Amino acid sequence: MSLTFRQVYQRLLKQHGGQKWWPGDSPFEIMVGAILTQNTAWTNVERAIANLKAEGCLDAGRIVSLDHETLAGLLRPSGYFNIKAKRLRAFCEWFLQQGDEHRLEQYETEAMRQALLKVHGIGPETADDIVLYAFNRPVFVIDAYTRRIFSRLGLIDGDEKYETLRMLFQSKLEADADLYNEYHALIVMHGKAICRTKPDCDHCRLADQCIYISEC
DNA sequence: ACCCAGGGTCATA
DNA sequence: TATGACCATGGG
Repeated sequence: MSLTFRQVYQRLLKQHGGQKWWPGDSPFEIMVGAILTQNTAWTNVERAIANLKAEGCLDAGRIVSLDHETLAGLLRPSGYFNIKAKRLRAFCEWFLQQGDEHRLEQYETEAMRQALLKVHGIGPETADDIVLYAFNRPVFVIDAYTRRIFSRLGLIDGDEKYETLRMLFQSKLEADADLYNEYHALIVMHGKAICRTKPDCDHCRLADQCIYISEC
């Protein structure tokens, strides 16, 4: 008998404790972080955000006013800095066009997802990071760790389309933004703790973390 | 020296 | 639709 999606959550929570995501002091900082962390270690993102803060540029209007070289320079520690400068600018231009955050708050959840997905450089995971963590809407975020962990648990194949997996998770769990928030954060924490390959290596057997989540 | 990280876009078949 | 190349810094 395999684990239910809720049982996996309970085991992750017991093993790792509450993660209290997203790291960041404001919704806008969360949105910026969501873009900068694409395929990038969070520690590098923190440096780029610190650069923006130090220049007083953690602000859509300020970011748009910077020339490409300056913005890319501030983003440099987060990697892919030329691409991310363009993506962050495109996002900020969209953000400013929406009026203030109060106006964004009025989007229905699915309409907000679709609007974000039209912004150049924002794909499904980044959009859902923003919708869930900056706007507290019940959208389940799927990432590479989700695929790795749940395929090893035998609960998914792992190569399903993004939307297929999002719908699967949301059908197995009640629509609760706090639950989705904590669950995805735990998946990332667990994903970092297990091996990328060799799920049966000695270290992992001892740690009981690669295929199995430790017993309650 | 090598592998990879809290993805997404674009070109090609 | 479905692969593959590309982007780039910093830590293990």
